Amino acid sequence: MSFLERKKKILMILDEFDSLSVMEISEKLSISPATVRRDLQDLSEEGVLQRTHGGAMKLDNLPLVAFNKKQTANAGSKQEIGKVAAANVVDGDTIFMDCGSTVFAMCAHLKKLSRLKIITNSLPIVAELVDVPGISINLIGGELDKERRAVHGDMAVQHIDNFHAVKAFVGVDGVSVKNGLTAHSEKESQITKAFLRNAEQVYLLTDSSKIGKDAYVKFEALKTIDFLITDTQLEPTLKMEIEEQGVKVLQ
Amino acid sequence: MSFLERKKKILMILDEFDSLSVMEISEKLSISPATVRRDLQDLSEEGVLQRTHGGAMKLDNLPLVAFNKKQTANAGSKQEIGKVAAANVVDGDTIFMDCGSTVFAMCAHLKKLSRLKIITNSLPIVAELVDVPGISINLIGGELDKERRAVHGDMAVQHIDNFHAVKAFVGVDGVSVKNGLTAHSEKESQITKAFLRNAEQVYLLTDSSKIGKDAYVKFEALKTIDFLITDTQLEPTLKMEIEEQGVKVLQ
DNA sequence: TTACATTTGATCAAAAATAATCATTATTAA
DNA sequence: TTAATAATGATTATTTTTGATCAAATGTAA
Repeated sequence: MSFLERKKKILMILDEFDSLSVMEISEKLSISPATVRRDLQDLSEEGVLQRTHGGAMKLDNLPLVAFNKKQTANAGSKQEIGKVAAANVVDGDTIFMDCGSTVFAMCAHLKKLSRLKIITNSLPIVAELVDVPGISINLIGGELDKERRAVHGDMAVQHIDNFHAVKAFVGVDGVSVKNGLTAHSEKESQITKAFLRNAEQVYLLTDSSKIGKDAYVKFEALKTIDFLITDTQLEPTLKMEIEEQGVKVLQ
Repeated sequence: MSFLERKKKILMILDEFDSLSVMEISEKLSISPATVRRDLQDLSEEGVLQRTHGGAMKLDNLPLVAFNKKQTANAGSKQEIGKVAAANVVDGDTIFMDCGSTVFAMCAHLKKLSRLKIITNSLPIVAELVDVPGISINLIGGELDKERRAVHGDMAVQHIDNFHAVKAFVGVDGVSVKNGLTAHSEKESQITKAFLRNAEQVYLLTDSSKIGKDAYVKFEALKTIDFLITDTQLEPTLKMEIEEQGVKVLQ
C-alpha cells in the first residue's frame, strides 16, 4: 500500500473516530508504527490533521478536503436537507448555489430536472453536474479558495451582481435570532450577501447543530431569508422563535 | 495489444478497484511490468490517474479532467510541447492559460514552481493544480462549455479584460502565414483574443499537424504572437516562413 | 519535584520499486 | 521484399520505502 492510499485511509478512519493512536492506525492498516509516524508527520505538515502524543486528532475546521467523497459528519441529515431543498426547485428555474457540503447535497436530487440554470462558485457542484444533460452552469469567476474548492473575492461578488435568480440556496456557519447569519470569514459572507440581494427567494440550508450558534462575522439579519431548511433535530422552541421572524422552516 | 487498448483497460479496471499495483495490472493484462510503468507514467501525465509508488490510484476529481480521455491524439508531442512551454515560465510570473489539451500538458511541468499565479478558463487545469502549494489560481467566470470543460462567453471576456499577465499560453485550431490564427468557434476565438491583448508575451502552443491548416474563424494575424511552440515534425520551409513574420519558433 | 513508562525521531540495513539501458520483436515505410 | 523505426520485455544500477533498533524527549504518577 502506497503513501497516497494510506493517507486516504488514515483520513477516512480519522473522520469516523475523532482521534486515533499510532498503534490503532498501525493495526487497522497493517503497517508498522514507524510508518504510521512518518505518515502522520507528513499529514500534519499538510495541515489535514492534528498530531498528538501517541496518535492524531481530527481537525474540525478543516473545510472540505476531498469533500466530494464522503461527508460522514452529519451525512444523513445533510442528505435529507439536500433532498428537501431540491424539491423546491422546478424545471426552468435559474438558481444560485453557494459552496459548502450541505448545499452540495442538493446535487444528487437535481439531476432528474430537464431544464435548469445554476450559477455557482463551487467546484464540487460543477464537477458533479457538468455531465448532466439539461443543466447549464454559469461559473462565478475570481480567486480560487483551494481549501473550500470555491471562488471568492471582489471579482466574484461583481460577477454575481450581474445576475438575477429566482432562488438562492446558501449555507452559513451560524444562525440565530439575535445575530442573524454569521460566517467564519468575511470573504465567504460577501459571496452569500451577493446571492441574497440578487435572488427573489432565499433558502438557507443548515443542519440543526448550527442553529442558535454564532460565528464571528455577522453579515445579515435573519428575516432576510425566506426559508430555513434543516433536519428534524431542531428544538421546537427555536423553531417557533425563527418562524416569528417571518422565516418559514422546512424539515 | 496497442497502447490505446491498454489505456482503456487500465482505466476500466482502475474504475472497478480504486487502486492497483503494477504487478496486478501486469498480470491482468498479460503485459510486462516495464510496459505497465511506461503506461502509467503516460496516463498520469495526461492527468487521468494518480501514480503511486508501486501502482496507481483513481483520481477523485476526475469529472473535471474527463476531457483528457480523448487526448490520446499526438499525446507524445503534446507532452513535449507542454514541457518546452513550461520551461518559459519562471517563479513569480502571472500567466494566462487557455483551455485545450496542449496547454493542459504544461501542468505537470509547472508543479515544481514555488510562486505562480494562473488565470485560466480551463477546468482540467484547475483540477490538476488546485492542490499544488505555491500556485494560486484565478478562475475566469462565465458560461460553462461542458464539452470543452471551459468557460466562455461575454462575461469571461470581460473578466479577462480586468487582468494583465506577463505571458499568455494559448492554443488554436489552425495557424498559417496566410490566414493567421483560426478557430472552430467564435466563442473560443474571443477568449483567445482577450488573452492576447492583455498579455505582454504570447506563446502559441500547437502540434505541427495544425500548422499550415485553417479553421473557419479567422481571428488574429500571425505576427500578433511572439513564440510558437510546436513539435519537431514541423517542416523547415514552414518554419522559415513563420519566422519571417517575426515569430520565434521553439521546438 | 523525581522515578517510571511511553513515545518519538534518527539511523541503518533490507526490501521493493523504479528508471535507464539494451537486445529482441513488431510495425511501418520504401 | 528489405530497411528503418518504434515498441516491448529483460537486465541492471539507482532510488525510494520500509521496519527495526535505540538514545533522547515527553508525559504520568507518586
